[in-house]
Amino acid sequence: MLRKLGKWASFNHEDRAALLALPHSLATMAPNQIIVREGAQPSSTCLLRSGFAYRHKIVSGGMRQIFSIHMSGDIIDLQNSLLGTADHNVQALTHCDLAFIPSDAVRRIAFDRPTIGRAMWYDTLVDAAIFREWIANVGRRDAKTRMAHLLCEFALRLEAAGLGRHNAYELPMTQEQLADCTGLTSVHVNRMLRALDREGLISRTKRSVIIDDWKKLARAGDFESNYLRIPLASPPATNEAEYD
Amino acid sequence: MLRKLGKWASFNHEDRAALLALPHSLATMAPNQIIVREGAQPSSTCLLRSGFAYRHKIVSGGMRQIFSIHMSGDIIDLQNSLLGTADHNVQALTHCDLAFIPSDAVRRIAFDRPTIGRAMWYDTLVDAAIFREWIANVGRRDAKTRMAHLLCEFALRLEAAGLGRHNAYELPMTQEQLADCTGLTSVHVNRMLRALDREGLISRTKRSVIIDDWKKLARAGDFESNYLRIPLASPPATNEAEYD
DNA sequence: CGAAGGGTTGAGCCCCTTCAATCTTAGTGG
DNA sequence: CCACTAAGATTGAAGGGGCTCAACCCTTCG
Repeated sequence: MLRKLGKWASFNHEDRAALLALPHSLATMAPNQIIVREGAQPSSTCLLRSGFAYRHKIVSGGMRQIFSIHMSGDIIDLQNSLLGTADHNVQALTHCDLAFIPSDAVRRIAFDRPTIGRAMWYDTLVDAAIFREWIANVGRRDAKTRMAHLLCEFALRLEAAGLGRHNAYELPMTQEQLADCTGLTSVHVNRMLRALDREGLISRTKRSVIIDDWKKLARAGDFESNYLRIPLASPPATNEAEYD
Repeated sequence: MLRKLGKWASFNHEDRAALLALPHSLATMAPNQIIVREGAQPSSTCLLRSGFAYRHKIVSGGMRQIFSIHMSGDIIDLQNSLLGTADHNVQALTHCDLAFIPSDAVRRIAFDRPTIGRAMWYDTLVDAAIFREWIANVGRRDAKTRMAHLLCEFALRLEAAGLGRHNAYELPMTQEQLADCTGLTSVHVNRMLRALDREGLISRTKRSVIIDDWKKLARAGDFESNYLRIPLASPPATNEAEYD
């Protein structure tokens, strides 16, 4: 259940036992339900067991900026719960299965078991690396490049989470939500997706994305995967050459 | 020397002793000198003792996006050094005094001394909160609002670092660098600063900024300070009402 | 079958960029 | 002390990328 952290270290039996013994309560959320509201003081940390969620903030004028998309296995809300007061919202994108773990227990296990603490810390560092990449995306790339970049990032993250292949996956997001990730309008997101489609880089059916030409899409998106810190070609030893 | 971490916890004598005993080497850097280059594998973490530094990345097309500005007391490079390979550049903004601490020693002290480890972890979480705010800034706010927001953020952070007052400080940045923070062009940054000046929100002389009307500037910048997690009105008990 | 959410498309506009010129300031060498 | 230089600030004019507004279509679901 908490195995995703294993990416950063190999846990021994005691570590695993401690993780599995963590007190928690389960919950499910419907799409669009708010998990943590800005200004709230959550006393527990939220782990996403299945489904998708996203973090966002509403700026003056009512526009929304999405900061990150989370998929099953992600610890969504370390920041808000450890720092006391939430400075942004966490919301369900799809139907979600959640586990809430008291922040105290999280803090305790992190410092009692350095291996686990280190994994959690590293996880927050990678989160920050993704934030940085999004700053660059939104700040310095044009609309088509932003979209291509986002699609590439999702591809690798979903594959790493075992939720698809890097060249074909399901993405349960509306174009308006994609717009709020990229700082564009839904209208323009539509045009850019269409353009990528027309140029043969991707194909789309409903909410599924097929990347027809990974190399070209990555180039179009100015995408280099290093910031994600995903060990390439993990279990199903895909053809590494394809990634670059 | 490492006291900034004390914001997050009160250290006992042993903690302080351990921090002061940390092995390190000192260095100075000239303005614009690169401290860590993207792709490098730094084996030590960089602490800024005086001066200013910034983190950035060059995107395809040669444009630059700045991710953060650091001031004395900041630990600049935990991420790059802990995760192995740098995914962005760290560069001196002004003349800098630096201390390099071996990453191993950092890791060790973080886990041997939970109070310190927690402080470091929290520090990275606040960094991430600032990244998120910058995503929102660049993604969903217009040019003038972005500039006002950035000026407010600098004001509070500089004051918290003891480098100025929230309504008057020195900012050693060119307009081109401000542009790379906000995803604008230097030309437009100039126009927006001028506009804020003309409207009586700020005054500028050389590199110093005077905030004539904090309330109005904060409103114009859609700025709420909570994400910075700065305990308001710390030592020189300024008039709290002024902040909001 | 009707309604609602979301995708698609077109036309016109505007914020910001681009390009380029001028001005100011600080630093340098004579 | 001053000419000379370079970096950065300032300003204007013109163009474009993305936005706004508004319509229409498609799919899903009660």
